[in-house]
Amino acid sequence: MFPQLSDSDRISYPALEREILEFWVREKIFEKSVDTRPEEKTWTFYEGPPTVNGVPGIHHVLARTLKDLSCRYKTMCGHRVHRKAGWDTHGLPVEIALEKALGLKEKGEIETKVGVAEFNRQAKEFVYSHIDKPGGWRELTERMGYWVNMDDPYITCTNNYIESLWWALKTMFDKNLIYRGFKVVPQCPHCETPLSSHELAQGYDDVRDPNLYVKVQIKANQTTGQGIEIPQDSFFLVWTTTPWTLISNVALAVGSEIDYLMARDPESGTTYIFAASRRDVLDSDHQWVIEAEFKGKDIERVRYERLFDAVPVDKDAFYVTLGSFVSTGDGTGIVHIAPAFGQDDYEISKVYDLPVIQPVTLGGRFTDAAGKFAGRMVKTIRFDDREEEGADKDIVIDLKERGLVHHYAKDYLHSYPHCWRCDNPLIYFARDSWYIKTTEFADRMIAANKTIRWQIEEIGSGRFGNWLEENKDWSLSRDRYWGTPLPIWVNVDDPNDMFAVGSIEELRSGELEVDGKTIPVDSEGVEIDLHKPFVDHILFHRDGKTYRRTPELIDVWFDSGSMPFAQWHYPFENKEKFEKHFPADFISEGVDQTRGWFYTLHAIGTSLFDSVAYRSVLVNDMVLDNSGKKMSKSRGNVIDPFMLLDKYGADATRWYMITASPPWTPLTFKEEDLFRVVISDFFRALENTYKFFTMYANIDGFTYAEDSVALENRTELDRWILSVMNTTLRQYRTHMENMDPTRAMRLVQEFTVEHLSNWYVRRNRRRFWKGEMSVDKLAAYQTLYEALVGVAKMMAPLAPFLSERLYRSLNETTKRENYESVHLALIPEPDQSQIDEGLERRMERAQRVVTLALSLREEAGKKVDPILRKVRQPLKRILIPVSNGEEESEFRQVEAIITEELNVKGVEYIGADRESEIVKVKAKPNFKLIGPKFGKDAKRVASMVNALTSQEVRELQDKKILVIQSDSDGFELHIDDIEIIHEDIQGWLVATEGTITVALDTELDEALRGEGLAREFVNHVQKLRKDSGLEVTDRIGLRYATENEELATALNAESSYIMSETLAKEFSRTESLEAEVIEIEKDRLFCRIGLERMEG
RNA sequence: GGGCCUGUAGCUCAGGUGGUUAGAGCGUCCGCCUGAUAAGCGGGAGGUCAAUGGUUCAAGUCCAUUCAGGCCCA
Repeated sequence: MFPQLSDSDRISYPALEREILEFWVREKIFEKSVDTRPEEKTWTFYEGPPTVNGVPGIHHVLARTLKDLSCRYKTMCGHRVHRKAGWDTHGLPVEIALEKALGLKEKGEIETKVGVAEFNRQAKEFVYSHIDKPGGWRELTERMGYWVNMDDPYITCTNNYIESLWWALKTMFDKNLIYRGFKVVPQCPHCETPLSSHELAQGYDDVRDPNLYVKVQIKANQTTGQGIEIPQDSFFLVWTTTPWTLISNVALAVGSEIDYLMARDPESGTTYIFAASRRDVLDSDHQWVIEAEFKGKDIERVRYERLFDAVPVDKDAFYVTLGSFVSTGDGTGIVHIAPAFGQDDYEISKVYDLPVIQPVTLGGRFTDAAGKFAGRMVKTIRFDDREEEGADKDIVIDLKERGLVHHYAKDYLHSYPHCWRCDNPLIYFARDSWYIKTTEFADRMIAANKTIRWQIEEIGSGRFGNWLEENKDWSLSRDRYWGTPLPIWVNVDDPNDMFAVGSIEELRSGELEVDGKTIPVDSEGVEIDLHKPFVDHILFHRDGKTYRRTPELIDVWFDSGSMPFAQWHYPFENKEKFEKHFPADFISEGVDQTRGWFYTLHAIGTSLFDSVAYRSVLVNDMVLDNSGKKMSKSRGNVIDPFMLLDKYGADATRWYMITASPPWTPLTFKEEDLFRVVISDFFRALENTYKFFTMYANIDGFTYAEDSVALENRTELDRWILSVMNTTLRQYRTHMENMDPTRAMRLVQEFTVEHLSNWYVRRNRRRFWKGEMSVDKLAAYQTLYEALVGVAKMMAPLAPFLSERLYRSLNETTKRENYESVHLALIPEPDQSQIDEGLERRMERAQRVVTLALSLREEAGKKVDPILRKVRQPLKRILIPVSNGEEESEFRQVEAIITEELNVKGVEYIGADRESEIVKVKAKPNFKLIGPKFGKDAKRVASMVNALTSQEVRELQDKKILVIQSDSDGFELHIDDIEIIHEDIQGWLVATEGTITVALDTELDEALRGEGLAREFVNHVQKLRKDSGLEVTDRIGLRYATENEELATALNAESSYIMSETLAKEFSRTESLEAEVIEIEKDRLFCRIGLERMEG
């Protein structure tokens, strides 16, 4: 007996999935799916570790589905796929979440209120509890069916993991790839730490910033390089969006070859200097009086009056410099220079030996040196408990009061970098920090990237490729607490004397400060913890010099980028394991990781191992809400993944997310579609097909115990569905290997719904319910069984639960395969011997004939007689014109299918010989041939072909060649240059699609009418049977009463048909009957029907 | 300002190498079928394939420009 998929009538997918989950755990199916695959067929996957703060979202389901289906697919192809889970536990996200939990307002309070040791202890506790908490990562991962080993994960904050990182850092340090430099870096004033460029990439946001044109007064009585005198009361017009940097201004910059104007505003009498090309943009209604024109280089070193003089300077400053970065895209072509707050600014300060003044703290606050603005935040920053307004506005007011503002509005709309964790605007800030010299091996990264298979390619060559081309050194250090400490110890007396520590063993040779004393690290009772503050208390004495650790941590992205080796504690352990699993065959993450994990893996892999870290990568885009908007907490349009899993189940959610749109395009998430397209279409069709199969298989006791019926002994339809299945399987495998699961799974769905359920099963129903077991029936069962198993396997990677239930329900009864789970089974290679393209083509044509004929019935119902519309009414025949015997025989092979589906008695074929009598033929140009052959004349030839008479077409058919004449010239047509279509059949209803034409005989005779009535009668009996609660196998006695002799005659004539259809052992007419009156034909023929169950 | 992606029916999406009636599903209206039945099938309505220009005998498809949306960068 085949079991039902579910105990209840309708399957509850979430309940089914919980049962399957239990089964997997109980029978250790995941473990077996790895262990039963041979070691030498290892296929390596790397899990990108999610940061374990906050709650997982719907996009995580998408990303994890892609990983899971890829791994499951490879497993089902016989590969051994280790899947080690990983958790990213360090860094800002965790610190910020913890700060919030502890009620800390700003960074400094971590030290003053909690203490670093306690803070880090709690951070560790926090991440561990987050993994396992309800609604957390572990629950999501398990519930959605993502198979990854969470019992032995890599966790980035363990000593082992960090030790591997230290090894990597030391290796790089010893290769001179790590250095300390004074550079301008993006700094978050709120988190008080610099960010790397790939972190920067996470947080661009459109904002309105100040749009300030400030007047900078020129020192009196100077002349330009051209000898032009600059009058008093002249101003440089300078544009900026960051007024707060004006306090730190030390110079202006112009473009050497840019044209500038000195122009007087007749209204105010003031003279301005600005770029000539910006004139209209600046002030379009002004009638400027141009006093002079010159190049930027002509005004180099022209001096100006300082705007703010609070901060003292120690070098010559406040003059015009030349900068290649100056553009006239916006602004005035004159750029103000504050070396501490811009990359270009800093560079130019070195060229001109300008002072660098920095009256701003790392927390983005003006220092006392800033005079009246001391203590103010430079930009508006949101803290947990308050918002502090930036100084911009007051600086502008100050300038305005001094008459130095030409124009101001806060309306400059641009995208500006924000902190990816706290959302506050970043500032650029010159400071000391540590770098990895990635630029030194950028060319190797570029070369290696060309060997990576990117899905889609454009990400690899475009976004990622460009990023590598423009590579900048990796800003490595962070001024935070919870993270991997930078293992560099610096001579306390000489900042340039330093070394890196690369292992715990090496650390043990140091000394630990405890209560003002120092003891060897290797002492009894010392517990090594590779975090702050422990490592900060370790000193090294070497050659009489004392070394102390530089206080910074490293970028958390270095943690995850090192997972290929750090997950194995390489090189301290597991050397072989690492080597076997490096590089990865496959990774998959969101497109936002392009400059995140994809990059750090690649950079670290290239620098340490001179190798790619992954051979292929499948990228997914984001998930949008049902109106196409980005989901965000602030918009309140996020979808809770657990809600979906509870409501629809994991399979449906997974199936929807992958088949709705390719993963690398944004997914517009429509819950409604999830239900309609997946649950009520695909899953329902599959469920019904299985239900249908088991219903009859169980009646007939089919368990696939018999030998397989040879292919040649199966029917046309059997061979057809097997052929289509194998064709589907072939395409499926191609798409899956190409990392295109969307196409692959859409094919599986189409096969199931269209071909298997809607055609194969529907056309075959009678074979299953009619008669005793026979070879034909056996073939039907076997074929349907095989198709269902095929579907279960193909869908298994994406819908692991339903496929499991389906496969087990089938296989547990037949025991044809020795697998207890579909995920331990193998997806077969397509069986070429079962693929018959001719057969698939024939069936397609049969389906088109059917469609055409049904549309003709519709038409006949309107035009001739409504009865013709009813398929229950048999019709005499259809006509199909054919061009040759081969075509005719193709139709003949599927004739039974056509006649049954249409309920017509026969098909007549009209060959070329008989055609002329009743069919008009027309020719349609075949442009694919005519185009190249006739070139410019193609259009004329085409219209001549369209105009060919029936006669001419026949001539062409006979002779294969025809010369057609136009006024001026003739063209030789070959038979292949045209397609023949049959246009019309006298006295028949005709429909044509492409080259197929069907005509319908609408004449009805007595016999046909009688048959129609009998079928109508049978239909009513079946309804009664069902309403009376009879089993499909029950025998009945059947009586009817009617006053219509026409009906009685018909029923009498068809009695044997009626009896066999309704399983009636007796069938008779009676005078009267206690039963409802049934209308057999509208308003005309009525009867009463009585039936009772009969034994045996 | 630069790079990449997207724009096809009311909605979600298909449409190798250019070939003349542009498709599917859902929704909607009409009908059919029914021993898979809280299923199934057919038909109708619904499209200037974002716009403009070009290449070509022929453009949804190739090229250029523009517009709109998205992502990424400066």
